[in-house]
Amino acid sequence: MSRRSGILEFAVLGLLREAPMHGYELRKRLNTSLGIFRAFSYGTLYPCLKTLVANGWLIEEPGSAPEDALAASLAGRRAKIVYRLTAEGKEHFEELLSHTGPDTWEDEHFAARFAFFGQTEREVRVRVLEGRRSRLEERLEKMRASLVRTRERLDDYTLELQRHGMESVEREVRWLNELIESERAGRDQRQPAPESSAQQDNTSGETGGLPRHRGAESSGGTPPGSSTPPDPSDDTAK
Amino acid sequence: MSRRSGILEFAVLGLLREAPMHGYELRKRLNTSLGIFRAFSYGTLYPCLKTLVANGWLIEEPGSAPEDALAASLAGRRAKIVYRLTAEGKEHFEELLSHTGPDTWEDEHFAARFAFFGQTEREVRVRVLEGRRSRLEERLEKMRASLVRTRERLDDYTLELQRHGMESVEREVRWLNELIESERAGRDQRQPAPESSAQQDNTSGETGGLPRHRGAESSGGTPPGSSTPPDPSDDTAK
DNA sequence: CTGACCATGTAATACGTTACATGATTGC
DNA sequence: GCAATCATGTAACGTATTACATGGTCAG
Repeated sequence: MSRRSGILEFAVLGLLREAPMHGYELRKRLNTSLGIFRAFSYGTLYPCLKTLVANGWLIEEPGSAPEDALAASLAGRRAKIVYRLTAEGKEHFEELLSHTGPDTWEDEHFAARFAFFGQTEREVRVRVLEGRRSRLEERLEKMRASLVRTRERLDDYTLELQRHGMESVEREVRWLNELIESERAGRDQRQPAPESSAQQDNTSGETGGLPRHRGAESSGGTPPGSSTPPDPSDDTAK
Repeated sequence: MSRRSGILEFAVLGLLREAPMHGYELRKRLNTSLGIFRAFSYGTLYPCLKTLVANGWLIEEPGSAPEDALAASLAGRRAKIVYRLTAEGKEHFEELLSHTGPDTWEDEHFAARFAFFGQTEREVRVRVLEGRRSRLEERLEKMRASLVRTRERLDDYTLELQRHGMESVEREVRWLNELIESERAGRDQRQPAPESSAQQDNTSGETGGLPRHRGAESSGGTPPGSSTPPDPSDDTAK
């Protein structure tokens, strides 16, 4: 079945597990917080929500904006629809969370999985990370092979492109190595926990600690501003 | 009009400019040599070829495998169709090569352009590289902004994902900086050349030299082999 | 003579976006 | 009262993939 839409369903379920929301906000969160998978449009999102409701995983309830107490006091003002995860939805999501099939380590799929690692058991996390890594290593293998076969016949630029591509993949492998290592370091016991306590409260770092990184060394030069107009990831559509 | 199919047309024209080929081989080259844009299927390629023929940019000619003299001696053996670029096709491709619009620095589009930099004038190359860079910088800007807005409310994994994403983009910016610099270093004269001599013979390095890189530091560990079946980039489809 | 690979095509289909239609709310 | 933004939805469309249909060639 659906490849990309499966990702959407998964992400929607995951976001709603944290808090009920209406479609509009859902879409924003999908495009910024989880900025990885590029914009889904309403034309995709709303039908998807309907499907999920039809499956009994979500229920629609009328609601005023939940984040604003004053607005809430103005009583059921509009036809806003707030989606809330049902018990079955939660169950289903948890089931999805525990799957570790080969599709799981495909680019966008992997990003989606990773984004909800905070709600995933360590055992599963490691399996997904390892799967992703071996996927990338296969890719590297192919790249190397085709490079050997074709080099010399290729001009400098094609070569450089290939080189850069491979380097990127190698980097990601190293990143995964760090993550896996730090997952294992967290606590390497046999069984992950007394069982059944799948959801610890996920406020923050109960992970065992991700590898240290100091982010955002802004590379100076060339201010943006150049007209690069209608990015679908903009909320400010036309 | 078409976004991705525009890339296909461009790449096909570019490959055929180097040598006539039939569809099957074209597809392989598209997926390996230019391994960047992920597999196009025959269902996309053949119709595309037809369009190009209809536009007068290509002509179909019956031909035996041109790389094998023995096979060629067996006379027109089969209904293989070899596609050859026409004069108009060449002209059209050269026109495409000189375009530097904003779409040009979008991910896959950019990769396609870069892959044919060997046949592109330096002036254009620099413009494309700079465009790409400013595109990425805009993206970084957005990522930073949304990170500032949402940090603290995000768990460690989401944060790490975002961090890693930004780092990748920053890397590519640095890569582009190197390339741009080395383009400029090549020779920084006013006009690129006596005019009209747009196509030097592109056997190899007349570029001025790309930045030095020592490729493929194979990161050890974790052999592949894990079942990752039906990759569309495989030729060995079912 | 069978299976693997070369080679070309098309029809059905799935997927997601664009554009459109609609209307409430808020700030100026 | 007008523009911007919030908010929900749908129908038409383009685009690419899948699966199918077909047949030649070559190795074992």
